[in-house]
Amino acid sequence: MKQVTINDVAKAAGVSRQTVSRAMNDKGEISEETKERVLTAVRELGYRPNRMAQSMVTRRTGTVGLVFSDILNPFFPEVARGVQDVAREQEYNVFLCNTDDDPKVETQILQSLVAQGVDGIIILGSCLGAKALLEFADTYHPIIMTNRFVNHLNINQLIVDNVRGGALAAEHFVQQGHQHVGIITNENVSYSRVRRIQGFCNTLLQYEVACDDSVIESGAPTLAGGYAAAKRLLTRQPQLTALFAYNDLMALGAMRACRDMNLNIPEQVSIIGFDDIHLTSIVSPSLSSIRVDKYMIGVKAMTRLLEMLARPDAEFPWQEMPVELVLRESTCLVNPQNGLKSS
Amino acid sequence: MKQVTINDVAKAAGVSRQTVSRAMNDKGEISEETKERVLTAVRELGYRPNRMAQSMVTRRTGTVGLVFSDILNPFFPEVARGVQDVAREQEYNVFLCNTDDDPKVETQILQSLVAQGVDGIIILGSCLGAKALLEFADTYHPIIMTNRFVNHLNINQLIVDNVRGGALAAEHFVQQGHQHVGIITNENVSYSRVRRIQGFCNTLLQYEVACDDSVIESGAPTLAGGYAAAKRLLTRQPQLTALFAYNDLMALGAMRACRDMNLNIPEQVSIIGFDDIHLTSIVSPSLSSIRVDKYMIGVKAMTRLLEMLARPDAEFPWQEMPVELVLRESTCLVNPQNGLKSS
DNA sequence: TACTATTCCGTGAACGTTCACGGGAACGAT
DNA sequence: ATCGTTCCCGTGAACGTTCACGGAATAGTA
Repeated sequence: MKQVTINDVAKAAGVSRQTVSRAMNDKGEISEETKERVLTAVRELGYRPNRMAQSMVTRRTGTVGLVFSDILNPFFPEVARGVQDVAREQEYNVFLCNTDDDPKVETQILQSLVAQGVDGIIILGSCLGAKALLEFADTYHPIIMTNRFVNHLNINQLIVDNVRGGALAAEHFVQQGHQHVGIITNENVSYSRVRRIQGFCNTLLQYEVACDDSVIESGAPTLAGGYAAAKRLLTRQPQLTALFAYNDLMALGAMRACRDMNLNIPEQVSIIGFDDIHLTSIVSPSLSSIRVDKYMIGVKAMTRLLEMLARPDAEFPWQEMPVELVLRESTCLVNPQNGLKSS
Repeated sequence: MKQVTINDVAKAAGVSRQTVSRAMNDKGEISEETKERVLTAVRELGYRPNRMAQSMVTRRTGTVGLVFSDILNPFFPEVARGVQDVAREQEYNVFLCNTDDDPKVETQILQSLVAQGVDGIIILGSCLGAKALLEFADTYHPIIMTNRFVNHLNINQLIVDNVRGGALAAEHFVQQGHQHVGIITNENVSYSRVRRIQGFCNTLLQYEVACDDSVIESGAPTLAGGYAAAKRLLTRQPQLTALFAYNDLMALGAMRACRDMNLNIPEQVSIIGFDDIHLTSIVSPSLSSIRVDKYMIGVKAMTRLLEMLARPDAEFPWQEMPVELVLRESTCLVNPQNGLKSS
């Protein structure tokens, strides 16, 4: 139960602490022979260096923090998986933290992670204001942030091409003949919310399809939130034949709302989601969505974090993640009869 | 950027290190007056104690490790959420680790967590052998383990009532008149696999319904695994009218296999899954399943871990998690016509 | 031989905190 | 005045590791 320390190994191998340290981190200045001897002793005693003691002097803990709103949204586990796979390869451990989209909680979590001594922090869609983020970035380095433009040397950005995602959805609706389209979106005004709507609406207007606040309804970015928002919107604007949702969970909620309102998908209402989580292809009808490579987001974020750790003074360009439209069963050509819901 | 240390606070407040420490951890032996003065200095300097330094002497890091096979299985995020909510309340941080059901990876992860200095470890469904687990438990304390009976003082068990889960599924099938039922299960021979099948088969036999190896097919505990296993089983044994799956993911895979084989659910094949993840109520037809309160598993595991931490020498009884059958659209009375698949 | 360079290894200090101990001041009781 | 308590606070040591330095031994060169 007693911990095996570096001194125990030193004694066993008949050398000093420092030599054991040299053998473990092979930083030169040691002969092959003694190195072998030391490593044998290490194996025999089952010695593993105490990370806290190492951290005290190296200022590195071998840990990072991954912060997001809620692990129950399947989007995040996929990203987390990418982060963790890269992390494990480099012997890094990852703290996962839920903020529930609450700025107070997020602040507290960030403080806690800093005190914990994490080497870096990845924030997937912060809900903090720009001021708070800049303030935090002033005291901490490095930070990776997705879907947020905060100009700070200590922050590296990873941006999903939200505008194009919205545009792709709009284009498809227009091509399918839809003239009355609505939007179900996140009640929290985030960067990605703004950009997705922007891409969607601008494209619609380009094709001379109306798009204003009257066809937008907000709710929590969850199944329940999507359900409620869709119900409100479709009740208020029964002429709509197509819906663009902020994310897949909201889209799935909207699908259920349609079912409860006896609206067939896709014949009466076409729906496109965002993220393309696994669920989209499981449900029936399957959900068309804007795909973004979530695993790759995690991989890129963690990789970049390690790069920043390796070269603290270097500047890195922000990265963009491409999107693509994946068509499934939840969208189809508008049907004039059903489009008017005359049935 | 430079860290604020306890000495800075001491100097600012005109007291010694120890007094600052006393003020922060309010361990008595300090007057209200000086305490106030110190805490003011703490706020002004924005001091937060360095966890690593604390850990060096207190032997507590305020971190725990949560180990499971794969975060992409929605079962685990729900448990993780429970663990994290309890953890955050006590200012604990949680490491999440995927083992991919690979014993080598799990061993490596456990070692890494120990070196990291985590105060305790929660393992959700270990894939290690009893010998390896006992060996590990000899060197570490405390450990919470789900769905695994390993008798060791350092390990506390949290067992899902797998037998009853299997029995509930079997009873329902029998009551609905099914005479030919099959099992889709995990290829890894885990405790929960064995117990679920045991409960299921024993109950069937009790009602004089056949249940042997010929109606069991194995695969990875995933959508794809369930799909492949179901396809093999239903091809080999076309007379089956009901399937019991190891978990919901496999059940969903089986549902898709049925669709591809032009078998209607539930008219031609009834299906019951296990875990009752969120997905079950989203898909269509919705999936009947054996519900287990995943969030509560997380809460109980973390709570018990904290108890063990608080009283290292106490012995705690193992806990059992109840299950219940949730009926949805994927099961129905057997239909003699369709049961024979004469259609 | 004598000097320099190279190779290898050990010693004290430091990282920031808490623990165990000791001690001074104030107070009351004898 | 003396002693014993109680209350409050400070000092040295320790946790386990790495860093900066120094030094001994060996090899190489003039």
